[in-house]
Amino acid sequence: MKRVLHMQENQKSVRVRFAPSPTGYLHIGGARTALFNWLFARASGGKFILRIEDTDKIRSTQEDVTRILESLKWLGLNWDEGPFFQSERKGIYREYAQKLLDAGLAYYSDEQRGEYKAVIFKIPHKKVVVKDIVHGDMEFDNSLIKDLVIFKSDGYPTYNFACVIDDALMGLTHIIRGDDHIPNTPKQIALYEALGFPVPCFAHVPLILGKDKSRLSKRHGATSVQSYQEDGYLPDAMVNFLSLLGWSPGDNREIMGLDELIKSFSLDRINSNNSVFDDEKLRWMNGNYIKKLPFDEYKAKTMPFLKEKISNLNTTDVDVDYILKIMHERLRVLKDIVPQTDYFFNDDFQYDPKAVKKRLLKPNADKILTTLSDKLEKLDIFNEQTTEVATRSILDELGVSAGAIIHPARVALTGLTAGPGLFEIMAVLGKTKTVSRIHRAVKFIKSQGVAEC
RNA sequence: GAUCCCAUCGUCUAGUCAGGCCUAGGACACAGGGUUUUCAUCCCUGCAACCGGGGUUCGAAUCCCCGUGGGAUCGCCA
Repeated sequence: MKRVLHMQENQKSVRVRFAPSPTGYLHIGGARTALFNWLFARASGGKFILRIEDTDKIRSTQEDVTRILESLKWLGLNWDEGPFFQSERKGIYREYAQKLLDAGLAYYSDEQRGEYKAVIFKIPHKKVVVKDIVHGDMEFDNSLIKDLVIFKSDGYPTYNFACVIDDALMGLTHIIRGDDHIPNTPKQIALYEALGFPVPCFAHVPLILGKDKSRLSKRHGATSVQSYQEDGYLPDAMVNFLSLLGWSPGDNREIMGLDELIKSFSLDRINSNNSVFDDEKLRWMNGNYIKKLPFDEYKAKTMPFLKEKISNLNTTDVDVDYILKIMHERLRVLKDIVPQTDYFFNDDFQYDPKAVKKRLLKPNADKILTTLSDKLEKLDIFNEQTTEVATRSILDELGVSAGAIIHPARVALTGLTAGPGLFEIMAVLGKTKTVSRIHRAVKFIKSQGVAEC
């Protein structure tokens, strides 16, 4: 009863659409809806159409149109037809409204709020069944709802009316949209019937919720696709993650590229319960995709984040490629490159208080570091290998473990307890900076007084 | 309030439509262990769920009903 019913109209080739209103950015929920439509079109060899619902002439802006298109392109969701603008199709809607008026199925409003009198559609008082691919049959009683304004006093059609006219005229076979449109659907079906249009198949996908389980909104922080792009999320990771919100391939696959998603996607595997947007998992997935990026591509995507840092340098002797290389597998979000490599570009970094306590204020830490810097200073060739050999050579000398040297040395060089390999760090910094930073740390330790045990 | 939707680990989910293969599988997160100079990666282990109550049935996470909980929508916004 529930699924299955959508197969019958597969003789028609699939036509679906994404129809955002340009009153803001493309948000995560919209992106997921667009993705499902796109995936379904690609999986079935159908067409994906883009329509801009700009009938709110006050809130719609050209900038938002541009931003939305940019986000869709960034995600790789290319469209086959459009974008069509509803604001350019007023004549069409008016024509159909007139038909309803002529047929006595609609009437003019008594009151006049603007330039024109609103046109109102008489909702037939009867029960309507919405056949939905993800929810099954849903029954509504249209005698419980008020008549529907289809043309506003400003001369623009309302959402439900323009939507139905366009969906019908554009020959859409499946309407895949958010759950929040369920209450609109019985009204729209009444319109389809009044206008003699065939009713398309519906697939209402569950909503994406925030941590507090309410509908995802600005309250939950950054929710625009653009902001994720700016933070250094990869489009493939984003798409992959979004595809798994409300849908799954049925086996245990998680990491799936576009082609694999297209091959696996089907509407009847969309589940009917809402899902919470989990940034942690997105970060994990993004890190996964970053790691798989070839170095050149990774570099090209990461450099913009480093640009500012680099332009502030008075010397250009920092091996940026090497820094990128040693950070490659540690990043989950490209933006993280900035805070995590600050010490490479900045000599006056602060010591993390916890690192100081744990690694610097230990008995003999100053002596160990002094011995180390003396040793390093004598090196003629200063690279990853030579610094490691030199460092290890003093282990026996001092009778300490490798950790006893390496840990405080890392804090001395970076101020942090975690990061790339110590000798990689030394190699990037070079002899002069390495030695002077160790001296700085020794001085710091002495100024603090050595902690007891 | 009215209408509708939904209900499996903290989160995303598999299993639900065609009831037994489920002592409920995977992933993120978390905890522990191994590898590593640290962190991360990688590997291993662990923790952790069928909202409650009634039915139907030889048998229910799966079907039905009632509760409860959550969500969405009730605009001349889309």
